[in-house]
Amino acid sequence: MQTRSEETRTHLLEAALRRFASVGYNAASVDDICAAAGVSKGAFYHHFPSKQALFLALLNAWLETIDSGFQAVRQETVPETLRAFTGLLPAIFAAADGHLPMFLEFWLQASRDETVWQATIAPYQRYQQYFTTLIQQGQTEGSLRPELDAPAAAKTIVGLAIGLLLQRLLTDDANWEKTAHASMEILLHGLMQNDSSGEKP
Amino acid sequence: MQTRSEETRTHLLEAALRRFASVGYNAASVDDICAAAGVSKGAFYHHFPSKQALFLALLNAWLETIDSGFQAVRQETVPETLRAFTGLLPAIFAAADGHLPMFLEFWLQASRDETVWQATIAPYQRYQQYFTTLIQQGQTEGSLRPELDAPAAAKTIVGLAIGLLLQRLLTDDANWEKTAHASMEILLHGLMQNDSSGEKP
DNA sequence: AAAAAGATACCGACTGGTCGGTATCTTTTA
DNA sequence: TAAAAGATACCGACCAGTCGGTATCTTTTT
Repeated sequence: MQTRSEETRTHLLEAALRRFASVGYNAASVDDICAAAGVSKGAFYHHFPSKQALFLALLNAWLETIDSGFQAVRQETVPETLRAFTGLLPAIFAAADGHLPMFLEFWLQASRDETVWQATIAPYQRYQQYFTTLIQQGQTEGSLRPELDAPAAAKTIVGLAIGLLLQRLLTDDANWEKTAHASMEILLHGLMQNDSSGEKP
Repeated sequence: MQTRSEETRTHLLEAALRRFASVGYNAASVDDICAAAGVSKGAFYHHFPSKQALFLALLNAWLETIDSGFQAVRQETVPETLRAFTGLLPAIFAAADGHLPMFLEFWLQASRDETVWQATIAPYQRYQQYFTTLIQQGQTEGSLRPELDAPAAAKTIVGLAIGLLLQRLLTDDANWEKTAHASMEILLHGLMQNDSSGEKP
């Protein structure tokens, strides 16, 4: 059971998530968030030193869910792992559906705010490192083309993932998931050693 | 020669671009922009009905430069055209360097404002259509794999372009251009009919 | 061609309202 | 009953947009 204090904190976080997602960081005022949480402004500033601090708390929670997803997808071969990763994307972001604009908001804040930038750039580099290692592993096991520049290929994967997510933001594409899979298949075809192997059954 | 009125308008546009780029759309106040332009607030509202209208003027100017770039890259074969397109990317966005966060911010706002949405979504769909046609053309000429889903492949290309640009936003990667080329080569490898053909000399 | 009349461009003080944050007081918890 | 948590009133800064009025350029009239 949560104490009343913990409940208030949770209510504030959830309300902030909702408000940020629907109207954006700037437009969602502290009063706004407090009203949505059914809590006073005094309570807000008791739990968080600033609006930005609450924002960062949300950001970290978000990043942790992504990280934990990464742990779960390891498969037998690297191409299979990459396919599993694609299958993961909709799951991660369907759960946070409607929060996608916030993803952009984070990014934007990061590009202009030193504090947020630190919190954003670190996990980003971690993801990039993750895929670089994965690709090198695929080259070792012989499933991926050996002449690939592993860091560049990693950036390609991460870039494609981000780009697809943004497109989903812009167009309410019903079968976005299908597009994501098709894209990853094209990319895999470009990464893999020989074209006949590793195809879907 | 510009009339005084035209000069004022130009000054406002240039100053707004500078202010939006450095502090963002919301943070750049109208007073701010007027000060940077060396012009009064009255002049501002004489030339533009609102702050948003001025932004749309900037957005359209930028989109036109992209569109004109698209016209210039047509090559002999489709893979060559795609490579030329990649070579174009740095040029387009070096021109708009530092302005990217501002467009991102506006994009975000676009997703919540019906009027702005129209001005933003239209060019995006135009680009997607452009690449869909290009890919179908490549399938006809035999350079691209016939089993490709052309619209999905187009989304992949556009998505990758957007994703790479956003990555560039976060990391001030010195040889981003090289990465972009490597990415496109991987993608091309996944799109093309046979792997031996169409390689760079 | 000079004066009058009108249109366009521009100025800057002002308004009505919002916002993040603080100070102070009250209630709950342990 | 002391400390933690929450409520309320309030502050100073800021901001998009307005408005009455002035300067400058263009057209018409004489």
